[in-house]
Amino acid sequence: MSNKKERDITTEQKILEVATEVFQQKGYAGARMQDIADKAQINRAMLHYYYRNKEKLFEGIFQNAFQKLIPSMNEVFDADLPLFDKIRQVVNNYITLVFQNRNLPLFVLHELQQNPEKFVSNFFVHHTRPNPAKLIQQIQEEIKAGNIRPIMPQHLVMNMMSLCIFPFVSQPVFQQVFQIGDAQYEQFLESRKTEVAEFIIESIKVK
Amino acid sequence: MSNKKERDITTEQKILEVATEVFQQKGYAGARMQDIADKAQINRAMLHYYYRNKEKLFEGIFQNAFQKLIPSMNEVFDADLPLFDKIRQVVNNYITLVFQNRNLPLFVLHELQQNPEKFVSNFFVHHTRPNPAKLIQQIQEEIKAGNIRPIMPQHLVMNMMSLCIFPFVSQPVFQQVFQIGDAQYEQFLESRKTEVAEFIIESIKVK
DNA sequence: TTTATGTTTAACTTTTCTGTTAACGCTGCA
DNA sequence: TGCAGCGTTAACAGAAAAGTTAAACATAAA
Repeated sequence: MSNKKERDITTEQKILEVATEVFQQKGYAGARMQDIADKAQINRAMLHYYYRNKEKLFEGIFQNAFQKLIPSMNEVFDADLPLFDKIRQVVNNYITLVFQNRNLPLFVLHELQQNPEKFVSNFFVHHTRPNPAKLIQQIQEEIKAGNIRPIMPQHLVMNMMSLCIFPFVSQPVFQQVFQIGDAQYEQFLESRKTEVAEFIIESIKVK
Repeated sequence: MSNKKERDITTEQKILEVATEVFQQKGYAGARMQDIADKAQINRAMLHYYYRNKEKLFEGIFQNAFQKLIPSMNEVFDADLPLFDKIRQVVNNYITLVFQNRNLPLFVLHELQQNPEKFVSNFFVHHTRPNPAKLIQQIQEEIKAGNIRPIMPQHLVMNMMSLCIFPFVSQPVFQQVFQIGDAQYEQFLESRKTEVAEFIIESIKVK
């Protein structure tokens, strides 16, 4: 019994693990059940045994992937810190997160484009809707207090996210443009953990 | 004869037009030849008549799409303008370009992730490799002259691109986050044509 | 009018991928 | 010992997509 359960869990989790990798790499349409089975070293029928069909399997993975990105966004928004510190922390956290989940952003963005509705249902079900209200208010207060120059909070939030995420999704392009190898690009990304925050702060601070 | 040729061109171009749309929307794996044929209002066999097979059809479209993005990048790099003006112009041009080719960036990024080699061959064949050398030099000179604060040129270039492109690829996410509709988001993007440039300049200028 | 050539169509073939089923086997328990 | 139940497998069925072919069609030139 315990042996069985152990194996169950191992197989089931192994599938999820591998499927996550494959779906994130190839996207829903490009992923092959056979490929997932091969990489998990199991019979293809097992995929259907544990997860009824491709769509169900995908569903779980997408939800999961998506949920990984939201809480970190809310960290950004809700943290109880002075604005500049918050920016530094958020940027650092977010870049670190994406470091560990390389093709998560592109995966989510690509699937979302095809199927923006997935969003709404996902959001409303899990109640983890990103809520930038607090951050936006904080920005407005800092502007009013004259600590930063006037700027639409939405632009600031968008800029923050853009500067964090885009360098990951555009890696192949920029490695070519800058003519640098994998290791160097890693370093480049690493250096952005501090660079991006400073770039933003320099832009908005009143000197 | 002239009638034939006219029709040839019409059909052939119609295919290319429609296929571009479908491929950019769905990606290679998600695109269906039948779907392309339907939208072009032709028999599916015609696709094979004009473009041997799916891969060949895709190839042409990808090259084309890709080529659309490179010249504009080089405009950024090579223009003979003072740095700040260059930034303003580049940002404006690039955002305008993406405006007219909404799903081009996500398409290219997604396909490139699966197949980074497509790049190299593409680049070397067409000799239109993006070359940021001039811009990088210009940035270094401005730093030396004390007109802007010290910053790695690669970061600056990356930031520029990120701020221009990411808001387009992440549209579904941010419409939800900011709770705004299509029309308003359009306006938001529109306003970034100037906003982004000022954001960058504010960050690097010495006050 | 006939013929040659390029275009278009419908029907068919092949391949690829997903989903199902029935049988086998292991393991724990009566 | 045998049986109950889950896990596993191979083989199969079905659907969907890509690709092919042969004949019909249109048009321009002879």
